[in-house]
Amino acid sequence: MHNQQIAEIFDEIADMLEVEEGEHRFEVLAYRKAALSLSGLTEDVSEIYGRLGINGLTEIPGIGKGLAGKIAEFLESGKMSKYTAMKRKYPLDFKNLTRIQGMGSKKAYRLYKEIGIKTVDDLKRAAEKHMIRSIAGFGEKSESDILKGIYLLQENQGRMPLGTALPEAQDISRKLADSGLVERVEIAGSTRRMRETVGDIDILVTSGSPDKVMRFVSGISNASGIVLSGPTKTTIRLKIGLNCDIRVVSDSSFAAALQYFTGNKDHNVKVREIAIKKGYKLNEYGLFDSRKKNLAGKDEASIYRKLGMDIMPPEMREDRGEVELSLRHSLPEVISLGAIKGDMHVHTNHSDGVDSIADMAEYARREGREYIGITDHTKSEYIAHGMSDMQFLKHFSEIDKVAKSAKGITLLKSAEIDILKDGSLDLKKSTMEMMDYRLAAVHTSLGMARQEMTARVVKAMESGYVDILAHPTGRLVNSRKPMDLDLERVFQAAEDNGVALEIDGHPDRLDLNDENIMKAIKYKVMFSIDTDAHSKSNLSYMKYGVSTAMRGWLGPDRVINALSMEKLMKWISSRK
DNA sequence: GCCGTTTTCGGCCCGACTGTTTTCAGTCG
Repeated sequence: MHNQQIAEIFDEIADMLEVEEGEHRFEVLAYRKAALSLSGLTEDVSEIYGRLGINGLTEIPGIGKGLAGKIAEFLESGKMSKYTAMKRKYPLDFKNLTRIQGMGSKKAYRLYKEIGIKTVDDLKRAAEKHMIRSIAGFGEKSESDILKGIYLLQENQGRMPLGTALPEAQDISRKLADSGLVERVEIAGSTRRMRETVGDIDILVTSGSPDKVMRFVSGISNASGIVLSGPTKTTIRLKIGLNCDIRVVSDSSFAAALQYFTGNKDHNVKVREIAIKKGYKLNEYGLFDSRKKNLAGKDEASIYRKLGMDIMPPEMREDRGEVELSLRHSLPEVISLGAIKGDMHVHTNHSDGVDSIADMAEYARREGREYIGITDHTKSEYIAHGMSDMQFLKHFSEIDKVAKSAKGITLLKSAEIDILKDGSLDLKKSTMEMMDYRLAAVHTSLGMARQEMTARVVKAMESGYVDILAHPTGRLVNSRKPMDLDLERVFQAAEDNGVALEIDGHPDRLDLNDENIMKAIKYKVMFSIDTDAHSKSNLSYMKYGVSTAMRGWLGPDRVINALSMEKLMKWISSRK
């Protein structure tokens, strides 16, 4: 991928322009915007350039003639002359230096000019030797902040999985609500957008006594320290290793603040530009007309409405085209948690789950499910106590027994069948034919080469014994890369063989992820949004799966477990 | 350097907080 590489170069050019003599303010902005745009691109620029040339590049938002030329130069020669030239004048590691909290390009450059600091290591040594405090504009505090920032960076690379961040955010929200100090509490930011990882938690509250709220959160048990604290905003360091911003806003500003702190940066910039065109000003305090009257109502919808837009769920506010569609009133309908009727991927204590079939059924019913499929592991997964064909026979009669006494929920017989190395399935056909449907997945030899791995998965899908392909890429959020698969071929095979693709809602998996869902949607395939629950409490993971589907703009008509039991059975039998 | 249903020139999001200051530049989201 060249996108990230070029994005980083553009970002560094922006850093260098920022410290240049004279004002390059808007040029800086243009480079930053272009960098962001490139890193968010799903297709590699070299493919775009190869297919459409320079004109193709200028189609990318934020890329005009000038930057398109620079990208082309880099793709052709591996170099970018402007960057090389500037780098000679500014031979410091802006990229890593500016990752330190509180360190921007200007401070970094001053430190370079004054005492020759080029890298994070240089900076660390200088700070430890107390060489920073004597430089004009810096003091003891900034010196210790720099060290703190470096330690923080080294101990906590990257972002926190949503599965950790969301429960923490909900816990803090609950404590705020119970404190009696606030009227409204809402989680905002990437947590509200349900991004798979979260950089920091944002919480908004309204309160008659902001100072008390600030004191309350400073002493909250989740915190390990206070990063900053003002009259309306406090940032605490959480013990789980994440920062959390708590902001107090007035009731009349709440809707605007929620809108402002929910959308990603690009989404917000676009929405504010629309406001400007209409002669309004949109900020976190409201939507103001030329006479400074606040037009924002009680909720976010009123703001979007005033701008001539339809509101979209937070999950979609990523500037992936939703702003334009919203203006044309043609946003697609996306799946919602309320539309989910069943759960096709559930484990019990018959393999590696911890709860009984009966307990899982009862809790699924409480979660609002009308049916669940019991999908315990097959024999190759011996660590997960996978069952043999023989054991499955007994297992099925056990399911039937529980199904008879279970009230308000239907139980389906299935299994999470291992796709073996050669693409064959881990159970006899006669066993698989006893099931209501079949879910299959790769669990072993994840390092296989692309061609082999693709052939393996496609062969399984062509067997006629796979209804759902579970966690198709095998990735684990923040800990395991996806398998090397030709996904386009897998999606095509899913279309050709009528196999549904799973959106595994387990927060460690979220597989398919939002971007892959967007790609898969282009094929005539169905999806199954599941929890992959291994315990009763895991059955609530459906919200993660649904939000991931929403982020991928998946419609309810493409989701098999949004079908009624009757229609689901029809779908299964239609593909036999 | 980008961009366009009021523009091909003249705009470009904007406010909170901090440290080191004697009124503000830098950073962040």
